[in-house]
Amino acid sequence: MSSEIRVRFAPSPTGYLHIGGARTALFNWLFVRHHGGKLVLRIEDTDLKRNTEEAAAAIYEGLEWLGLNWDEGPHIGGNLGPYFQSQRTEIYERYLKKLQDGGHIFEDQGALRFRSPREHVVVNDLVCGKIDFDLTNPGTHPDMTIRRPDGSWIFHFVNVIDDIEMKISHVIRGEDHLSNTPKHIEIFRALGVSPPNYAHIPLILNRDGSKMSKRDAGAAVSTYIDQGYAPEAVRNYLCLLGWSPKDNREKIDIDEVVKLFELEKINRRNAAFDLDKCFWLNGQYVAQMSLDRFIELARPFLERAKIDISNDKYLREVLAIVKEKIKLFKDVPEWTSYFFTENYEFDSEAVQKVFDKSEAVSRLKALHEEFAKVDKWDFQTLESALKSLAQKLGCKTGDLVHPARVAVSGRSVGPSLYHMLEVMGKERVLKRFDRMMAQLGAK
RNA sequence: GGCGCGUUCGUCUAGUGGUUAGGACACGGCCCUCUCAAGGCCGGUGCACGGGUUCGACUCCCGUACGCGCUGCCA
Repeated sequence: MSSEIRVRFAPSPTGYLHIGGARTALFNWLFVRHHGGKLVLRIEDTDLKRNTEEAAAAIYEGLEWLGLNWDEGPHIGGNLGPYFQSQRTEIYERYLKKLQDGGHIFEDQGALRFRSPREHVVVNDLVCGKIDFDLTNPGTHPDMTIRRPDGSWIFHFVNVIDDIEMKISHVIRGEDHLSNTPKHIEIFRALGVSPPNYAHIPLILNRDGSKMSKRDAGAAVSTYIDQGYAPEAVRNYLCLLGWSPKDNREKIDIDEVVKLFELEKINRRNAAFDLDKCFWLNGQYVAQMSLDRFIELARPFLERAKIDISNDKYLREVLAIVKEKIKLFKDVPEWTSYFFTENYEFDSEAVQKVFDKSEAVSRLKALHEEFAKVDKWDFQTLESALKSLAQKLGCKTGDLVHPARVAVSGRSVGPSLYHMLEVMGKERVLKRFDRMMAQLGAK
């Protein structure tokens, strides 16, 4: 038997990728990238016969988004396929025959059961340590069913057979399988195969300690994709659930995690998913990522919002000044739309608040005259022009900034005014000032 | 009920017999400031409980409580 390290992520195609499943996949991925070896993706679709491909698509999408590439499985192929359990019936038949020949199987009302040897089974888990399970009492540990009367297979059996056939060396899975493990080991032994190494990782729960189900906020990886999280941030956050670099680092490069990752250092305690912290970490990533990466992640959201971003240079300039304000990429259109159209909306509350002061319009007018004289249209010049005008008028800087901001963007919040003005350009800015004044005068 | 796993701030964690129990998120206050953020500074909150072992326990052992998991012809 080869000593190659082979692990697998074996999700059931439920139509979405659970955050806990993603973390399991991540730990498998980290383990195999750390040691060198192969990650197999296997779809466990024994029970759900309907549209597996469609339901599995969400899993592929989630894994790919997180950058968790697999070495064998759907889309990739491999020598030990097929990688869908629904297509492996002959293999299961063959192993069933072996067990039957060995006298390990009996029939019960049409279903087939595996006869337990009734012994103690010691699981030597890489995370949880040595655990002794007493399976001698049939009352508490009944013989497990491995095939239903209709011929369909039960998880425990096919899972083991596939791990044998796919030469899996380490089974890294959720702790919910820990109590199943001695039963699995019984099948390995009945087949004369030595069981793989096991590592049961703690579960991810809600903040209140309850189990995370599909409907809970943040349970599905797709929500992070839709909301515009940076995949590297979510992946980083997931690394920190049950594992730690032990040096107080929170933001840590994935290459570094690969280098440091060891199963033995994983916690045994279930972790609560803290969406606030995930959000914060995402903010760290967004703030520190390159402008190119930022544009790459922002682009699909802008396109979806049908914002005209055909001018590449302008897009780049706009995103450069907005970048520091963005937490989630889904917010990019909201923060930038007025840069790209003269048809931007005016927040009536902002207009009312800012232009409530009778001097506001005249100040805007004075600022217009001042800016019209500016030749060197950059943020430094604009800032000093505005500030010296404020001094001349005897008002606060903000008394000029706020009207200008509303005029030029329609709202009271946004990036640094001077940078906005620089990016928009003199002509556009003065035109917007004009329109604002006209609008207010007409009313 | 039985079996298994777990228990350090609200949350994620560092800690492996002697620490003022450290960091991060969240929270409160202050500073900065053209808005919103960001950033900086300060602050409070924690070793589930009870027994041991030991000169000394967050750290080791036992028990209790609580949580989670398994106990399916779900995966």
